[in-house]
Amino acid sequence: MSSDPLGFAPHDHTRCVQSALAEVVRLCAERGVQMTPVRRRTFEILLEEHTAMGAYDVLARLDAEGLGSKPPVAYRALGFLVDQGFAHRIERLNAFIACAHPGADHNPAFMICRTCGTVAEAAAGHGPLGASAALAGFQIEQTVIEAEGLCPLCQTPETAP
Amino acid sequence: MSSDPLGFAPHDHTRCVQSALAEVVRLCAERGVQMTPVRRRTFEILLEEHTAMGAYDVLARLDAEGLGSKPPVAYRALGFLVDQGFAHRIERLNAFIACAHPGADHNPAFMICRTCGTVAEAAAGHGPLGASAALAGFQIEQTVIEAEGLCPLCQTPETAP
DNA sequence: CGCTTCCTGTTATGTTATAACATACATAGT
DNA sequence: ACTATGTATGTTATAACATAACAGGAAGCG
Ligand SMILES: [Zn+2]
Ligand SMILES: [Zn+2]
Ligand SMILES: [Zn+2]
Ligand SMILES: [Zn+2]
Repeated sequence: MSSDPLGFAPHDHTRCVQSALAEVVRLCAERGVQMTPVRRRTFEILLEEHTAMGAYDVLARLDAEGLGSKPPVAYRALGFLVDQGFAHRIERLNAFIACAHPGADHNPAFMICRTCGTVAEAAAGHGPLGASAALAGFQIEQTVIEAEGLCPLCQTPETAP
Repeated sequence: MSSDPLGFAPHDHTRCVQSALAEVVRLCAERGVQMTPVRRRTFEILLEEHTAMGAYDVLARLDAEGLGSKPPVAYRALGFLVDQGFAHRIERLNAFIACAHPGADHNPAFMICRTCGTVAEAAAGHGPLGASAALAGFQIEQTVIEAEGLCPLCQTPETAP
């Protein structure tokens, strides 16, 4: 399990963006689904920062670029990205974030900084529920795991944004 | 950790309701907070079924009983219950559920049946994020753990509701 | 009584999400 | 060429969820 909690800690973000984009383009071809302009731009917008964006924030960006102005446009593009595993919905925030490892088989877990809004994705199994679920006879299909707290930078007041 | 995934499997629900109610009344007295009619009735409504209810569903019930008709009434009562640990918010459903173990020190995890809507509460630590978080230097304050799937009854088509 | 605190009532609005229908465009079969 | 089909987009309208802000009432206390 390549646990790579990207997001906190600096990194070459230009590369980070380029590789993610290249990977999803490749996956779309492989899967026979279309990476259309709206979908591509939506993904790029999500990739800009390692923070989650609300659908309406994404929509505002798309609108400014003439790619659509009505809610369904954004929700459809985001839905596509989520369905393909290229983005994730953060339930706690009612928002969306680009996947850190598109294509990789994953059941993601997230760490959300309540101060700076940075969201890091980590690998997770089905969490601590496996045992309880087995005991109760519950068949898990999907698990939401989202931790809220303080990222390394925001723990020290001096370096906090 | 008294893992008691109540909710699935039949039980004496009348007792289940009575003990929860008695416990929260006791806790309110102990903490010096008020269990007012609106709050009490809201809690009772949540207790009726082991499913999550939307704020507006709760409000409709309160309204029918003359206890309040405007959203803030329901949101305030639900907010009180959540703050006191008497109820939980299910992020995935934008809904609320009565706590299975009011007063107990807990970081709850939930199993949500996508067919019948039953929600069971189980005990959880901070989930599988502990390791990743420690590694990344992230300080967890609160964790959302919600599994969606099929409850025991809904796995066998014959017995499903 | 005057004051504070907590709870409730109400108005208005903000935010997030989807149903439903119409249009465009490509590709495949006839 | 022409029609059918599938997929994506455009648009309207509305549903569903949530809170800001202010007004009033009841309880406790100097
Ligand atoms: Zn990056
Ligand atoms: Zn931070
Ligand atoms: Zn019960
Ligand atoms: Zn079920």
